[in-house]
Amino acid sequence: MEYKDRVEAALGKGTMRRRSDRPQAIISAAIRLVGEHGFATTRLEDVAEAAGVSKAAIYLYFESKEDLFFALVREGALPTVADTNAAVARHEGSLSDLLQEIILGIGHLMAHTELGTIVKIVAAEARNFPELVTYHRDEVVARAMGTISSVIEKGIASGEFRPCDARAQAALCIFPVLMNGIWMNSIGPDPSIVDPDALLKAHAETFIRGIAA
Amino acid sequence: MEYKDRVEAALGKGTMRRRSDRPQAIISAAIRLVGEHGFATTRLEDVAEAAGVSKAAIYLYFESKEDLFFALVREGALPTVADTNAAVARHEGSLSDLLQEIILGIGHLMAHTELGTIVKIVAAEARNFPELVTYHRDEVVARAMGTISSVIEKGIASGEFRPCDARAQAALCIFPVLMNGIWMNSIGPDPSIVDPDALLKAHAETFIRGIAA
DNA sequence: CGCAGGTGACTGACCAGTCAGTAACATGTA
DNA sequence: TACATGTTACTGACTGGTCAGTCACCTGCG
Repeated sequence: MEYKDRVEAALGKGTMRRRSDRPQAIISAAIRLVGEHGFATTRLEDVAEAAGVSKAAIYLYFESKEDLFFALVREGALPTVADTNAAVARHEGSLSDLLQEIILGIGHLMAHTELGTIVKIVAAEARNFPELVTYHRDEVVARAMGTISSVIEKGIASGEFRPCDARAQAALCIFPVLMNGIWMNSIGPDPSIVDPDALLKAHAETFIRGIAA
Repeated sequence: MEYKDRVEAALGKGTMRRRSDRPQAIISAAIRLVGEHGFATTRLEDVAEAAGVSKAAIYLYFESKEDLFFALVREGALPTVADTNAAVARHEGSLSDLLQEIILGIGHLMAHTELGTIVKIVAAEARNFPELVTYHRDEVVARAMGTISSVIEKGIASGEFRPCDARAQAALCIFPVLMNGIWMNSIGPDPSIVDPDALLKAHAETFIRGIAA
């Protein structure tokens, strides 16, 4: 792609940043539509319309439908991981409080923002795009699990938590949060079955009791 | 469909059952392929090949791709719900043991059988097939949650569990199990991140500690 | 002018669904 | 037994609609 190459030469390789906010508008529209319908069923023409451009314009910013898809998954999750790491780094106080903060914080993003949509998309499309799995496993999941399990290990060492498999417990800490996000993006908000926010609170309490010394 | 009408007249309306096991072979192949690639991306020709028939033969047993899809989701989950209800009904002993039995039992099916695939499929395709959501919410989820929350309520009443929101706890009991199933069917078995069986054991222990009185 | 930043109309591939045909087996009948 | 007639279960080849990706052309601005 000539245009892309020229811009990359001017602004640096890697994440393309344009002066216009077109790419971001396209990605946002794509996250919403792909989250609803899946990758294959989402028509580029609909993405274009939702972003207020023509289909051909998408090809000014992305090489292909697949390329847009990767961009969407990449941009959708990284900020959250970074934010969580930062929150852990600056936290002071009991580790139980920190865990609760993590659960409610990530949980809220999962249930009510694009992040839950991304998780659903990755789960749904994983087998079709193996690179996606590798990327997410290494860049998102491994990091998040590492952060949480280090918190749990610290708590075990300090006697705040009972001795247990910190990695397994880290997974158990985020699995309900992830499932809640998937639920909200599939079955949808349906308080008659589960109220997402009440569930997160209950999870924090039960989980922390469950690993308490 | 003349032939279909005649068979339905003879064997009853609804789920068509033939003497041959073709429909089941087609459904099994479809569960595997749709679980891997999603509904839209799965080619009926590939399902046919995997089932050892021609594409046209599928139309002898199912009205359309969508019809096959519904059959697959319906047949895939119901037996498990029934089995779980039966296990609960015949259980004697502590409710903690019963919960552990439920977690490990359903958990094993989720992680290692078609059931996990079905859950993944429903989550992924929910927005495209609203009838699917209604069906699953009412026939599968509501029942399973009802069963589990009745166990928890009984435990609260008997003093075995602490007072808490039984419905939310029921959701927390199965969410990690569901997520584990989705994980195994997307990111795949990867013990370096989570060992599915160890996770289930850890979940049973932590969850039961978490709601213990 | 020259060019960044578009667009609308087109095309080729792909695939659900159809249809005419067929092989294997059952049934009648002499 | 032999041969016609009918039925069941299935197939290969086709079609029509859909959509990712392309391309010739436009347009406002420095």
